[in-house]
Amino acid sequence: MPRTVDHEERRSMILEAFMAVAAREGLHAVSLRAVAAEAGISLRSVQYYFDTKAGLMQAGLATLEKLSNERVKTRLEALEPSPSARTTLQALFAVALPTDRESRRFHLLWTSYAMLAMTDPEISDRTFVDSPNRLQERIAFILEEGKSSGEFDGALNGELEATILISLIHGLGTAVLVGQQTSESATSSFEHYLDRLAGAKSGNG
Amino acid sequence: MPRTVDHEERRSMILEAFMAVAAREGLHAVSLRAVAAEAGISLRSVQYYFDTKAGLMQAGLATLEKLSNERVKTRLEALEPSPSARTTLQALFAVALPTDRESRRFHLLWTSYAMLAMTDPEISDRTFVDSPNRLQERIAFILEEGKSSGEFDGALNGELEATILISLIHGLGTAVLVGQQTSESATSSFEHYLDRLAGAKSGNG
DNA sequence: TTCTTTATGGTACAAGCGTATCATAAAGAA
DNA sequence: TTCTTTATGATACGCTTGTACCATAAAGAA
Repeated sequence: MPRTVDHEERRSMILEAFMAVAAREGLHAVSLRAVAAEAGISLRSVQYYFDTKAGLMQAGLATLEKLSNERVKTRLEALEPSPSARTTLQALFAVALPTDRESRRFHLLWTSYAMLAMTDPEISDRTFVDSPNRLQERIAFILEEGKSSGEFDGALNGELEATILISLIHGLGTAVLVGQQTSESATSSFEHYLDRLAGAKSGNG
Repeated sequence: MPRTVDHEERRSMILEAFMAVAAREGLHAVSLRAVAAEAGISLRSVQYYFDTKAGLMQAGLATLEKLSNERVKTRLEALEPSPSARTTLQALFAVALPTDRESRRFHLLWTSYAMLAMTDPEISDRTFVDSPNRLQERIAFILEEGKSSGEFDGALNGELEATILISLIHGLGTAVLVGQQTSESATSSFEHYLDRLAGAKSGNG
């Protein structure tokens, strides 16, 4: 076995260049040559590690998902031990909001991939069902915990509320991304929503 | 003046072909040749009426916005006279939900354009601020009317609730589009939300 | 009818694309 | 050292793209 290189390390280096190009010029503008130039390697090397463009695109989506999961995990682990349901929901919202460049990049590319998957069979559209489903289950679980602890009304329908919450989080995120809402107004809207969800009796703003 | 053709009629015929191609193959896959073939005319004619591809893309977005406004208008005019705030909000939600092929097409292309506008300066990103802003003002107005009529609590913060509502509508719409939610579950989530907004005292599911 | 402008077709061009092929430098195995 | 496999560079091919150019049919104006 001659001249062995760490393939995983090489692939992730190229994927980082992929992300940079995709975020800067748009997912539609990604080309093997542009990624190669961004990574400072030759076109041939990108082919070598990803074979085809479809392979690179699929790896890009997988990376995006992995990075997002890591961001969520890191954010939640940074919380105090046994956080309240509200605190956990706030953390999930904060990580979903496209405030810094990395989260803006994620939101832009994730949505671009989702739209691409609607017409391109090369991109698995299961991702955009399974991944939100996992998040929704997680939120439902948090709500159940909140019910147990008395933080939320025991009659609250966790499944339904989780659906609303995830849609609201996503909707506010998109509004911030395109510049229709500031992150401040989105945050106060979300807080207001949590107030009513927790209060469940008085719905003032 | 020789051989005059109705330019507006010709342009809208080409734009219809544009929509068909964009919805079927994705906005990124639109080419002047594909649109020409779809319309059954020559490449040259598409150039003649839209000059450049950028011109066609801009006209496509404008058409999309116009069609959406017309859909909303038609849906609202079909309501009974002096509808309740809740009825009006339900109608707005129904028209935003990607259920039939035309509304799915709108949601797909609108979101694709929004993402495109983030990286392509040729596409005006003002559209994705102004258009939701108008809808949000409209919703805020509906909520104010609901407050006046006693349908909603007078202490309700119309601006904040409008922000939440528009984000929720958009978020649920996207979830339905990608297949993560059925239109039925999205609708019952929305109804549940309206229940709590109207009740403002008991928040059961 | 003749002229002039409009509308359209056909086509050529340069650029960029994904992919494939060939050569070769690098490095562990013999 | 010699051999063999890995990793990379350079490059060519066929295709599609947006754009530009040239010709011409069609139709109101003279």
